Amino acid sequence: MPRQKMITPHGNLEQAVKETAWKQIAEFGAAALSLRAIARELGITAPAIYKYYPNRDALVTALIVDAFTSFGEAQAQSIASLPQTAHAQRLMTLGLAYHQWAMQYPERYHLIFGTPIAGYSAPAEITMPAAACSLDVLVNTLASAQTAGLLNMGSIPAMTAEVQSMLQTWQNSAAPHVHIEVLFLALTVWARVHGLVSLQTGNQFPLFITNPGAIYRRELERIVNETIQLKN
Amino acid sequence: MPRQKMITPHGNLEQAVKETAWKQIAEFGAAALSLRAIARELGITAPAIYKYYPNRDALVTALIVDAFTSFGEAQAQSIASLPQTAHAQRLMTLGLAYHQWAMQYPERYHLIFGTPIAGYSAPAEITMPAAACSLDVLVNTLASAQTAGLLNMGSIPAMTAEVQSMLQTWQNSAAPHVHIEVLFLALTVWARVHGLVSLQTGNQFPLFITNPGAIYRRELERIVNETIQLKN
DNA sequence: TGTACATCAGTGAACGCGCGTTCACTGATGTAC
DNA sequence: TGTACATCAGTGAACGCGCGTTCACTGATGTAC
Repeated sequence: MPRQKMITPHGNLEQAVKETAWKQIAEFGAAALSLRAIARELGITAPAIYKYYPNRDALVTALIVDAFTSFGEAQAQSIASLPQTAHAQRLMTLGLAYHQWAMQYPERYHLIFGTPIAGYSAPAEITMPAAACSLDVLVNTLASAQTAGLLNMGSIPAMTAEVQSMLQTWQNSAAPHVHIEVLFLALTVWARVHGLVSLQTGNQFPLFITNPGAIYRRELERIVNETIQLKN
Repeated sequence: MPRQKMITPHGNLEQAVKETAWKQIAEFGAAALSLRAIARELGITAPAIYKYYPNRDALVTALIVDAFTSFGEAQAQSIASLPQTAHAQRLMTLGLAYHQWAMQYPERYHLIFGTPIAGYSAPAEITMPAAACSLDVLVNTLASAQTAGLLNMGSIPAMTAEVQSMLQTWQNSAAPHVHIEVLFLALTVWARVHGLVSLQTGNQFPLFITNPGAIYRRELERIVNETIQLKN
């Protein structure tokens, strides 16, 4: 009985492997990702995958890079058509896009922002630029609000020397024209949003919270209101 | 060559298995937890574990319950000796204890609040009460501030009917005397704190943030200031 | 104090399984002449 | 238009491994008389 040919020939296999990998990560988790299982589902033999990825970890790394790219693009696109001066709207839209991307691709979200896969450590020189990039859109949005004098920095507590120096390092190496208060706000806005989203994707809310998305929207409004001042 | 006896006899094995399991989860992740590996490290044979746990998942469930208990106790104890009326101090202390517990037991933190283990789903009737309980201390702290008229609820956006009804369900079944605004605040304070903590335990901050704990402390101050009003 | 016996924690062999990775190979494709 | 040849994507067998779980068992312990 000849093996049925299930894949389109020639090179599309590299893409097909990644797509199947995502499917399996969604079902069994990234730690259980198996080249043999991917090959089985694609109707090829496992060694064929080695023509495209030297080993299992290389595939995981490729998936992580793709996830960061997809995330960054979703962030940038969400506000692309909004006027530069609609600061509150831009922040709100970014936050909604963050949530929506995570809901649409929970496996991708978990892979880049969830519990790290033990026994695998992503090569920092590959993932770190992607990670830093993904915060850029948020930083820029807050920075332009600050330039317009509409960023509410009153609630930021006095920073210790240590915090200041960390933020300055960041400022020097990635965002020379952005005030460190803006960087602090970006970090905390990100963390606040991430907290709710990761509780939701992980199903860790109390049972009664049947629609975490609705809670998210309220909290996002609160964050935007606390962060961006109304125009006067 | 006789096998060396490495464990204390009689019943302590149940505890020893859990301790070794935590060690291995820290190193290899919960998804890779292996009864054979635990047995190997303890100097016993794998089937011996079946005298205490009917299968692998039962062990994981026991670990999760333990983690929730440890977490809940750490929360309760942290504020046990503080005066009931020191609302801001109590919230601050709770937040610091949350962070400290997560740093001390990152594996436990990941197991109960991290990315769920794919292929394993905890029996809800066991973990859900524990999970709900673990929020209780926070809810009570905020509720007593609210009773004293010191909870800042001004920043809470108007709630949609849907959000109100979810919170009312929660209120009815678990916290009958607590206003739903307090429940909303508890949820969001938890999520904000969780966001920073999970980014830190997952090493997901930008490289420049060499001491995420310092950022956490600033942000926690900000949360407390926004949540609890100063006495007048 | 001494013996027979029940208990039961832990053993060791075995089961069937899936895994990552290697290696020599095949056979379709496309090019050079 | 036809033939010889190189390329290289994918094959299939094999490696050594660790896993969860089962089962009949052993041998130390403690109790009953």
